[in-house]
Amino acid sequence: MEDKNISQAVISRLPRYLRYLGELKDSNVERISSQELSELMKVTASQIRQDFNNFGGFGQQGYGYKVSYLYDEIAKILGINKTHHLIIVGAGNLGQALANYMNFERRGFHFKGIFDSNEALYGKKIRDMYVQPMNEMEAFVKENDIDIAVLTIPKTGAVKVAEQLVNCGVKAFWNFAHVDLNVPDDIVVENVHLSDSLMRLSYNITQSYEEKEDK
Amino acid sequence: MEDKNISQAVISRLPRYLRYLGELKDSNVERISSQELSELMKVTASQIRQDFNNFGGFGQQGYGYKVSYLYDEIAKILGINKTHHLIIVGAGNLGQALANYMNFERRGFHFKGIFDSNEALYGKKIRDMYVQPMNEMEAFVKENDIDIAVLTIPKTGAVKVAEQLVNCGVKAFWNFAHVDLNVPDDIVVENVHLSDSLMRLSYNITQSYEEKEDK
DNA sequence: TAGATTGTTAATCGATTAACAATC
DNA sequence: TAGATTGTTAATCGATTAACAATC
Repeated sequence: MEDKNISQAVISRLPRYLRYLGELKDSNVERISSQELSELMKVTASQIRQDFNNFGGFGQQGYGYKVSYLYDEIAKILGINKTHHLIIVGAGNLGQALANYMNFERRGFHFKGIFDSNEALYGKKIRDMYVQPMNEMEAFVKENDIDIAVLTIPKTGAVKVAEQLVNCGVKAFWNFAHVDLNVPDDIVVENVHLSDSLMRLSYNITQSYEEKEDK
Repeated sequence: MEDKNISQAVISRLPRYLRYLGELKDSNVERISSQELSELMKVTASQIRQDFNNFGGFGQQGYGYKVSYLYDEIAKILGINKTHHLIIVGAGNLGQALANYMNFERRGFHFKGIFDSNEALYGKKIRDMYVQPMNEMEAFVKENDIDIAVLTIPKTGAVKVAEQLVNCGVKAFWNFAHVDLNVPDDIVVENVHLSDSLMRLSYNITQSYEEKEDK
């Protein structure tokens, strides 16, 4: 697993591999060849073998890959066994939905607290957690060794809050705010820009309609 | 705008351009050069010019780009002016959050209805809409010319529901279900796999910790 | 052993960056 | 006109696919 510089393109495909392998495991499939997996996932077998070989050989010539072993290895690469402490900043619709809907714990993310600047929400129970005021966030983050913050606040405050959190020791952001965070290079940021996604959808619909008209 | 085959890499960057141009417009910046924009957005000026030129020339030699014109053109390319009729399928946490949180109307997406199979939710008011039972969905889609469905249902039902909706005339999916839809090639699917995103975050954190240990 | 399939090298394809001529 | 900056061609880089030798 001495992986140096794996491209983000490869990383982005790993969760999908994991999903398919999980399903195969559930269906009690023991072994699979890159050829079979490629037909299932609609990617080339070549790509599959290249991707896996970025991390060392998980297969066996003449046999293929053992599903459960491959699954475990990819899970390990993705760091799913590691434990992280996470807070949600912003207890609006989206923050609440993520708290309830994402199964954080299953992936080693321990949900430790949720914060909002809106007084009306203070003390509101979300999952088994009470919404706390923003001015208690700094102390909480330091005390509880929080390393990840989920940002579900409006873009106006997001950049500043992120800087504040970095100063308290937060190492990574799952950023739903529609803005680019301004954080040091060693801080990890995974952006989920839903409106960007919606615009891509919009573009592709427009395209597909125009193509039809052309005919 | 006679664009043939623009790569998805380019398309994915357009919403970000639009965001920055919107901010520049709000700050009353009239013109900008690819050089200035590149410094602001931390991408190469070359890429910016290449990206824009996929759609024809929006700039002027010796001057740069007129912010408001460029903004409008990109908005047009993304099809933001077009009108679409949209339903949300799945009125759980995520479905409700999207209904309340996404400003669908601002991007030409008219939110027309929300459906769920859970009886307990029938009639519940979300935004200005009442949750309807799934068995009324087909008729509703046909009657109201729905062309987009947002899928916020568990993955178990998603594939079947998508097929059903395609048969009723739905042309595009914004898919939050953690599964690959099985739909014809001319149907547009934009996936938002939140748990994949969380795994990428997990991987990158693990990597960044390991790098530090190496030193 | 023979057949199958990986791991890996080589070839191709596409996307990004650099360079510069066109032109406002 | 001279200077600036685009639009576009050419060079480079990286990612994907193809091919095949290694080996189970």
